Amino acid sequence: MPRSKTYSDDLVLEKAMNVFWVHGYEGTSVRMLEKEMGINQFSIYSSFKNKKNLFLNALRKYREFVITNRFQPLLQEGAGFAELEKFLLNSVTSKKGKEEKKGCLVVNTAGEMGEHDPDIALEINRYYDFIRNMILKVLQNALRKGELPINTDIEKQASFFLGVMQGISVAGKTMEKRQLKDFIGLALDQIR
Amino acid sequence: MPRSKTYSDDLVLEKAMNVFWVHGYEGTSVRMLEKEMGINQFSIYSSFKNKKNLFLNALRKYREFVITNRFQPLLQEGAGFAELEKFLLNSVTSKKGKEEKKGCLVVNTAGEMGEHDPDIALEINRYYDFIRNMILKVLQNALRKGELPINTDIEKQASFFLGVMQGISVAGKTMEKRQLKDFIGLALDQIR
DNA sequence: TATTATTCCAAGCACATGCTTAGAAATTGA
DNA sequence: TCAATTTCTAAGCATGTGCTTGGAATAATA
Repeated sequence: MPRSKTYSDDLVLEKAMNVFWVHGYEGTSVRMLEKEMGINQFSIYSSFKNKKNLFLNALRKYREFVITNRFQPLLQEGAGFAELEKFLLNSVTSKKGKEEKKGCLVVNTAGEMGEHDPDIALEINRYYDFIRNMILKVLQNALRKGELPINTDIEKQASFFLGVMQGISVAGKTMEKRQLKDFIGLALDQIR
Repeated sequence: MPRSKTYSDDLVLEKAMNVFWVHGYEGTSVRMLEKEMGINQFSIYSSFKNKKNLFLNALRKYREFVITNRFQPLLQEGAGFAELEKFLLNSVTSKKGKEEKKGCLVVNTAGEMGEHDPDIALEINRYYDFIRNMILKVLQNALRKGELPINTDIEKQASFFLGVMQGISVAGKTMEKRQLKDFIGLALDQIR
């Protein structure tokens, strides 16, 4: 009997994610959201409860988004050092010209909301736990394949890799391309 | 003839800096500022023009603050690798217990304001230019002292060091202490 | 001590914020 | 076709925002 929705929750959520990505949490108003999502405030609130909850959903969506768009090669069966290398180098080449330097939504959020909000802090931790596990698996593969010294401490290297990733998220905004490349190059030398 | 100020511009600016440091630019209201600075809105606007200009001054103040409080050892005459090492390790040990993980104001700002505001982007660049120059000098010293391989590319190493610093600013919020230490340890190995 | 320049205070301005609500529009199943 | 149930629209609510203003309080000068 009921009337059916004219929009997809998942689709408008992705649009919301992009707004938050560009403007941050506080910098994004509900008016901006309703414009970009293409639905009314009422619909936003009935679908996502409130602004913060919408943002939490956007953060989860971002994790999915990043996994399918950037981490895919690292999740393949035989992924090893070559894939790690490509992944880091992609961080610099994917910054094509006019596209805005949005950086990483999670890093931006960690900076903006810090530890102020426990729900968001939790989501940030989930994000990095996931990435860390993925890195660990790839490093294990690389070790097995003999691409790394036998006595390599995988856990330490994972921390290093993660730290470098986070550094790149900031450096992508503040460094010139040449310097960013050098940073990544030396980081890769360290792992190998 | 005129009545004299009852507050010091420099002193209230430092207080403003701390508020921005904790809550970010958008997250800080003028009402919060007048409370923490201990002066009226009128005085804020007559001394600093407007909120954004106050923030720009706070960013500059932050640079001074960081230089005198954290970079001091690196600016000394004979500073070499040992000082670089201590500096990075300080980033983790200075995170004492209850003190909030505020991270780096400049990194937080880069995340929040990104490239949206050109004036602020300029100030961010100034900050990192300063740090990069300082790192370069110390690396040069270290090279001269024979603490680094003779063929070391100082410029590349400076980019690496800066990238690691930025990584630490994020990792300090998202990693456990042990992992952060490992990250720094391997980064230092790379430089040496 | 009277004058004068300036600081301070409180109130208020116009607008933006997150969120709610009442009623019209619409689409499903009977 | 009609009733039921949900979605959509637009207006509005209380509060917060950055910023301004008019007048009282103040202190240095003459």
